[in-house]
Amino acid sequence: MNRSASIKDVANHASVAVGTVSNVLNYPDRVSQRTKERVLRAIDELGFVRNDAARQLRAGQSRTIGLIVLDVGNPFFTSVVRAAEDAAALQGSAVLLGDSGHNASRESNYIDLFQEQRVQGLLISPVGDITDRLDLLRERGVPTVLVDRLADESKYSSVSVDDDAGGYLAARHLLDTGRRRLAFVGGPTSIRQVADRLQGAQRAVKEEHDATLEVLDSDGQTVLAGRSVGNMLVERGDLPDGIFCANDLLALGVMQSLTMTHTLRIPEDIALIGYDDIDFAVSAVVPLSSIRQPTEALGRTAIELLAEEVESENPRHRAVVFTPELVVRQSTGPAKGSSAG
Amino acid sequence: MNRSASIKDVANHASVAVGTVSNVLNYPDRVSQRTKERVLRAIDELGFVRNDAARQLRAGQSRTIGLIVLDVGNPFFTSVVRAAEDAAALQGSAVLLGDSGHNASRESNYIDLFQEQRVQGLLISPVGDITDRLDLLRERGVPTVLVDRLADESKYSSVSVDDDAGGYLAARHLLDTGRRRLAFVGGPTSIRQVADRLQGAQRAVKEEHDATLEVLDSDGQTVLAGRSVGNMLVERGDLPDGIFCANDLLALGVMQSLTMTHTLRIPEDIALIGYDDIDFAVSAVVPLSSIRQPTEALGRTAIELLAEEVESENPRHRAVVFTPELVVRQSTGPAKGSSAG
DNA sequence: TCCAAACTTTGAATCGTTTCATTGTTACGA
DNA sequence: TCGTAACAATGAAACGATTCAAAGTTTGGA
Repeated sequence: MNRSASIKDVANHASVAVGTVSNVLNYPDRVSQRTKERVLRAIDELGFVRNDAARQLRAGQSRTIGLIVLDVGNPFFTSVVRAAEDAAALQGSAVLLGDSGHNASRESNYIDLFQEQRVQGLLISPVGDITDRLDLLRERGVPTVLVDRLADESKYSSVSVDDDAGGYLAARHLLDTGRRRLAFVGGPTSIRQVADRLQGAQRAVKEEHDATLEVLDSDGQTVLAGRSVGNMLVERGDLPDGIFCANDLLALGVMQSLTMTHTLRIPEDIALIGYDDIDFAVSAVVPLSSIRQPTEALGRTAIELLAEEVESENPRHRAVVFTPELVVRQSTGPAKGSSAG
Repeated sequence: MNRSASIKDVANHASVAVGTVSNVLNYPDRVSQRTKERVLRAIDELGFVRNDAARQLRAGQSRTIGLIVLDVGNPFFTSVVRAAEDAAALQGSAVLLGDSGHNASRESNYIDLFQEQRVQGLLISPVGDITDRLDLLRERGVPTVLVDRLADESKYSSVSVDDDAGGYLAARHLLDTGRRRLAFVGGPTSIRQVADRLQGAQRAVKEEHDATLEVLDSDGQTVLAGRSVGNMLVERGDLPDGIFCANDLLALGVMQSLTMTHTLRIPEDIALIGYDDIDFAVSAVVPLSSIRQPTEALGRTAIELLAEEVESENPRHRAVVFTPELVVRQSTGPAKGSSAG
């Protein structure tokens, strides 16, 4: 079994022309029942498997779509990837997945690889500002859709989530359940996502004349960073009655430090809400309210937008922005003072 | 820019033969400096990108390796994947990643796809028993290495982790730190990993005449399942002094329920150890001791074993088994009664 | 029985790259 | 000046699938 069987081998074995074998595979209706059976038997006996390289060479285009994400380990992206794969499968394409790991050179390698593979198009959640590189791709006829980033609609399509709206939702929910002294916990506001969520929260707070929002900087976006902020709050006293964390990990850290005091209670004394709705949110000591991002819709829509670009010669680009969703759990239940209904 | 530039276009533009352009790309030493510069300029001006399909067609083999995992979202596999990608990059190959999501038909689709792509070989963490399918692949000349599963060495190479040894390590550590009434918490022992870990723990306990091991069945491998078991223990009383959970999620659940009593302390009253060393282990309320699996070595070795199979005509298969590693954190610190040194 | 239409089958041309035998060029010692 | 070795460049053939115009076969109505 040195070299795998080709369509020619199948043709010889079934005593037909190569074109007929090809027709059996691609246009079975054009072939008579008798011939079809003979060819299929030959395929089976030789263990023939189509050579995609030859197929693609002839076709001039592959049936694959490149997808480059920042971190496959991140549940947000895992979910986007899965939705994209499913949507692509529906239209008969396969997804080649690349994990840049926030690393520009890995990202660049994947772009090169995918370009050599002549992918139909590229979905990318870029590491930094790579508009130059993307412009080049566009010139070369590789349609690109930005994922989790808002794009200039004149040049690219994109799918993203409205973080400002998410921040608003979270803060509005704390206000609606009677909290007035709010705090926002988040890493450096140089991160766009963090800044937007904060901005949305501030917008909600401004709607209430008697509400305040304190901003607490965290050192990163981890459980430990959240715990530090929580410890700091407990030590200094003068506690807020509602805390909005820029992600769930931070919220879980804050939760740990507050509950460790054994005197503060969530949600009675302090309400807590996170962002992302990770798997752990539901199984925290006090199940954590959170903001869920529509990851499935992101992945699916990205594929659909790409399909539009592939099909039309001169497509109108679209920037689709999704609105996140509030998930209420125990951590933002009724406050101490509120009536039990 | 209808169709991207081919090597022929480059040759015309630089006024050389196509073979020369190919040489510039593949054997730069064979080409004179002057010509090389001219060709490179042409490549740049036309934005030429190699067509990998044509390359592959001619070469008869691709430079890609297929990797199919059960769940990319699982940190264990994420880490294996990353290590495999890096190891593959070192030898000039790229990894095509497929996520079967524990679904046999998705798995099968990926095998088909990778076969059509003529991957050099396949790394797979199979959903069920697919020896038939793999035997076929072997006949067709697609070398395969099993990942996270012990293989029949006469037929396949494999990389896996010794779960029995891991279970032994965990229980031995509890015994070494003075615990004697141990409990094992784990899902159905029909899962091979769970059964092996339990078996290893039992082996350790048998080494001590005065130690006992109680087996507590959990309903799944989640935080909530762990919490149920913990609650059950607290209610019934008669607590063990050391608990070994079949994975970290279970351990975190047990930890939640025990610490919620506000009277039991970890590790003073009960020591707790998990398995997998997930990111959350270190940031639990009480940092969790655990058993770490050598995921990087798994991924790297899988690629190396595959390379052996690809290179030699008639390779000897090898089943490489790694031993996991004990990670001691606060949750198995000194017991209440023990001297402080 | 004949003819046209409908249906099948054929096989050469094509895609873009690499390979390699062949041809062309240069350098240098005799 | 000539011959030869070393070096450069050439371009046809090959990889395996698809396409499509052309040739071959069947069907059924007149």
